[in-house]
Amino acid sequence: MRKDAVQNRERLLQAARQLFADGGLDVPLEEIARTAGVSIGTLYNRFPTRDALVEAVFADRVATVADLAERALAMDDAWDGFVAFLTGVCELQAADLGYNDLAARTAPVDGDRGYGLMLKILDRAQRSGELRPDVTLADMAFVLWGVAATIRATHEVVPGAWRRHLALTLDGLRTATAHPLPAPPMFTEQTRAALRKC
Amino acid sequence: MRKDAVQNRERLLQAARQLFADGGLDVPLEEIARTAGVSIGTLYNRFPTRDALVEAVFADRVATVADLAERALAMDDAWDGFVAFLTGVCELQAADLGYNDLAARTAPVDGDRGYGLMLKILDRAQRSGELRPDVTLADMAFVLWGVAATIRATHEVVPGAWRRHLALTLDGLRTATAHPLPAPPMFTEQTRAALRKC
DNA sequence: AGTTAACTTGAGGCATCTTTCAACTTGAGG
DNA sequence: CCTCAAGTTGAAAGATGCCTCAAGTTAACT
Repeated sequence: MRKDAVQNRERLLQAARQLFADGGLDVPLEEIARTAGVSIGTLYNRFPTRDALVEAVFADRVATVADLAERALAMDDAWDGFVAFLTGVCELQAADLGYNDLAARTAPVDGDRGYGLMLKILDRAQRSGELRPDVTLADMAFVLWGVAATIRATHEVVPGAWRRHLALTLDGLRTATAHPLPAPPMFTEQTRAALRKC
Repeated sequence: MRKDAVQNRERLLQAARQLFADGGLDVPLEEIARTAGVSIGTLYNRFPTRDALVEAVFADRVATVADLAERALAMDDAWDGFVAFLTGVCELQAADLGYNDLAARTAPVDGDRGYGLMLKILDRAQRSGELRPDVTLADMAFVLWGVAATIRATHEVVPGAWRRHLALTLDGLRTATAHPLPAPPMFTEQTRAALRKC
């Protein structure tokens, strides 16, 4: 790749990173190109679809989440680790509206490195007795989707409101309060299908 | 109003009710007019803005929710009443994607009849000792926003999934599990402002 | 039956965003 | 310095949805 092409690609990524973070995933592509000081045609050259651009912008997040997961597993207390992990992911969401949108269309059911780690976090917390035994990884989607909705509504007005939402949600995941659940957990395939609808 | 105008209005409401329910609040107005067998101009005659149409379509919901609230208050057990109320509202959301969208842009902070009733439901459940004392009416927005997000993602694939989400959330609202919350509740004005952003 | 105000119509203008592509420019190897 | 493949450009076409208004139609009253 020619060096000017590399530079333009980098500028586009930088502009997209900024605009996604501030305005969510639906920012007009023209605006991204303009901010990058590049024509819309160049944007299409480098990233044939919006998804390609989104993927490139948030590529590092996969590793970030995996790191969060590993750090959570390294914590002494299983429940604390579980809480730290979810809090960390939500902090990523709160810090970047684009990633928040992405999280609302993603679930902890992917096949990547994070998946296995998350299972471990969950399993360890359940074995410790603090996390209720009847929740599954698929239920974490409820947590993230819910907090994503709160972040989207409140980020400008009450920046920290989501922490309260998350805290309430976490209390619902503790064994101490557990009451029988009215519906079975979602199958992985169902969760995946649900996301395809967004 | 001329009788044909009345009829057209009715047809428009009926079409809108159906299309909102199936496709959410963002259905094109042209499609609504077409479904009603009426021109787009007539739609604009009767409902100058989209909001006017939405308001007309869902006008009855205010009373429905108030009824739900009254029935909840009539229940013997305060906690059961609280649960029945929230479940009822979520059922309305699940049955109508339009109302689900509306709920995501609405909060139990309005000045209408329902407001006082909801306060009573909450207060009674807290006095009974089952509902944790540190939650406020504003926190109910988290519940409804969260469930709305789950409904939107899963309604086609796993129709009842939201009940599980709600059940987990409700367990987080019980006194038995209550842990200190990390952020103060939202002020009414903050909640209102948050909704203006949607 | 005539009159008229109320009502309806739908093409067209506007706005926004996406996507393509033929013409032009430029980096880099020889 | 020459060449040309790689890269850039931005106008233009396309898609979608909102909204208006001049012209035509009709209910309803006398």
